[in-house]
Amino acid sequence: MKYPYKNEFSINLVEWYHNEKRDLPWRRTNDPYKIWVSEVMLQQTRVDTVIPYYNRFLEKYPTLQSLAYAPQEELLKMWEGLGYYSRARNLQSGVREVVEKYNAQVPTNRHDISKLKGVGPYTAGAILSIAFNKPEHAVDGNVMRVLSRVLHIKEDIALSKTKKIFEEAVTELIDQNDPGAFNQGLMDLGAQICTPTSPKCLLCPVREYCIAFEEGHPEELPIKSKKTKSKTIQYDVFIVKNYEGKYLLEKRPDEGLLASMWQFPMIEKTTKGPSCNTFEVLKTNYEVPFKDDIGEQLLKFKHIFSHLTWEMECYLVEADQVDIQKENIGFFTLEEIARLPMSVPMQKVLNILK
DNA sequence: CACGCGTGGAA
DNA sequence: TTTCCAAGCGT
Repeated sequence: MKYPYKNEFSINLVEWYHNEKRDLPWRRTNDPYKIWVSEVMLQQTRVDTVIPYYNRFLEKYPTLQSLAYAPQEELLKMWEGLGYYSRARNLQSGVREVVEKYNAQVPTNRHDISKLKGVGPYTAGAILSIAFNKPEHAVDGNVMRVLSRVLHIKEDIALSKTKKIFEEAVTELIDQNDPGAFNQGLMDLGAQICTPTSPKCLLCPVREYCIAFEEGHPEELPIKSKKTKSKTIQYDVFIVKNYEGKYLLEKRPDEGLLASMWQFPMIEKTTKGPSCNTFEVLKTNYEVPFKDDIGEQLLKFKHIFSHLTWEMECYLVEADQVDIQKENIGFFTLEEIARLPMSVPMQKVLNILK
């Protein structure tokens, strides 16, 4: 037997979960759509951050159909500030496929549910086990941390092939009667007891089966190699105000960083080439009759993403009598701007205009 | 497989 | 201040 305390471990874990689980909004429903929404929002995102977004989102989109037919701009506005915005569009894409192809019934097997946009190995297992009571693995960062300690697995969890080891372990250990409680129990244990630093082993319901606890250094697991290298990009941001008091905004491309979010025009500062004067680049690119002189600097700040940093210098520019309105660029009043999805760094800029 | 993709909180 | 994240996924 590969896991000698398999049954005792699973029973203790599930019992602990039923006694100690947190009362979270998505734990008050069995609706697979609502579980789905919660799991997507929780990807790489803290519980406390998700809760208000989850409640507002399901108030606005209570059913698969209501989300399927929502305008994308409205959807992005609902996601504004939550980050990883492609999650919102992938979720809507997956929901549309369920409505159109599966008669609005979320698939109940891993093969079909995994084909939905934004539903990867973890999310598939989470929905199947929590909403449909299927004994499917759902391995996230918490699960790898907990099981690396319990089973003393020293493989590098930064390598994608390592996850397979944990998926096989969960498949073997999972409680067949209550797989949802088992999977959520592993995650809740990782969040509340088996934390990255200073694990609360004396409160742990499975410490008697934990090899890392027995050996005395659970905090040294898991092993994780990757390090974050982030580069810095400098931008000049132009707050262009026209004669009506409207501001020039552009929509970002529909792929990549902050896809489809609106922003004030921003030009990267480069030291090379004849276009190192960003104000000249602005006048060339936007064909708006700007005043000749760049205005005063209103704000200077730094915004740190997970993989890069923006250093922003913001200038006020006056434009003469123009009021262009195109698909991806136009002048807007502050009231109109408030309804557009804007990234957090752009909200920092917007705030100084209020 | 490695990397791009957000944000705010904790140590 | 700096680092490391937190219930991953798509390409």
